[in-house]
Amino acid sequence: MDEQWMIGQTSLSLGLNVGGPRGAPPGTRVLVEEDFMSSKKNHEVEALEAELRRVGEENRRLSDMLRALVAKYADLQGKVSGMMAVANNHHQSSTTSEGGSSASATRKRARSDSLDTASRNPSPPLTAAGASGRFAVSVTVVPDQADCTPLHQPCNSKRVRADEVKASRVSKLYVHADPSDINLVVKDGYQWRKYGQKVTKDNPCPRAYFRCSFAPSCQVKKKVQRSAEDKTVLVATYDGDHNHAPPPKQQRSGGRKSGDAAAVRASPAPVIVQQQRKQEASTAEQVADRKNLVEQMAATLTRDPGFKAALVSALSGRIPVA
DNA sequence: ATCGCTTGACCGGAAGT
DNA sequence: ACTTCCGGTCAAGCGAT
Repeated sequence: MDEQWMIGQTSLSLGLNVGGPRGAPPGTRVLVEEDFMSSKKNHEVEALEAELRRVGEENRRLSDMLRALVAKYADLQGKVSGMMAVANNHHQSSTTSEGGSSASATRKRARSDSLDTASRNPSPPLTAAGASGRFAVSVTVVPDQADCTPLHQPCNSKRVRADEVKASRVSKLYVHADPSDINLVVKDGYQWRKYGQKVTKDNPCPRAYFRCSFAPSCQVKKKVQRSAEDKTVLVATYDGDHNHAPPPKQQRSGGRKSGDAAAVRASPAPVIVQQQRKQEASTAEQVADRKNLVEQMAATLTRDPGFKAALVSALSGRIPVA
């Protein structure tokens, strides 16, 4: 996050018009008795000065809070980057032997293979590239909690045990989206091809099924569905690990309605190029890329007017009204 | 012509009896 | 063991480019 940006934002001044003219606009002529004015002026100036001091104090306190918030964020960001680097190194070492399986290969075997790979290879949490106008939070599902969400079956039965195995490589992404937006598109920086849609039992909103279309050998799938409780929230459930680096940024910003697929068509990445990229991409670059994603998330958050409004209201709730 | 999306059909696993 | 239910996937048809 850009600390300077946050500190320097005039919109964070909470709209307080400190020391500004009150009542009559400047230049307005007021015809009143001079004595009355002078005595009243003194009181008014004192009151204004007191208020100015109070507001200034308040402003300083808020700035301190903001600085503390930014510091904590930077600290967390550092930790996240470190964890991602470690997880990514692990990921790289365990996926090098994975070859491209043909689409017609028996699904059962592919599933068991990928499950086996996953058990050896706990996936790093997927993070969202900040799509403008949206903010997202990424959550890696812990096995114990994986099936206690509205999107899953109740927490009993054999299915839970099966899911516990799966959950080790399942992560969730919660994306705030306009309820009027019927597209179940979560822009996470990767390219997806939709292969199915289904209305599930526990949620009237349809669930869309996507698979990664950037690399033919990539087995990652994702399900996107509106939250049953909050229609403004899209829940993306990722299944598996990408065996390739995220597409370049210029490809991520597709122009069409379905930007993910459009990006594929606009500049399809040849397999050779992908392999070269995989070999050449140093760990440092990948860490930097993930760091960028985190920064984009944060930037999206701070630029979101709704978030700002919520922050302001939350802060102002702690300020005693004069 | 090519590609992705839509949607009904199908499959397979889990639950119920 | 059989039936039912349901999530996940396939694939034909269609529209967009």
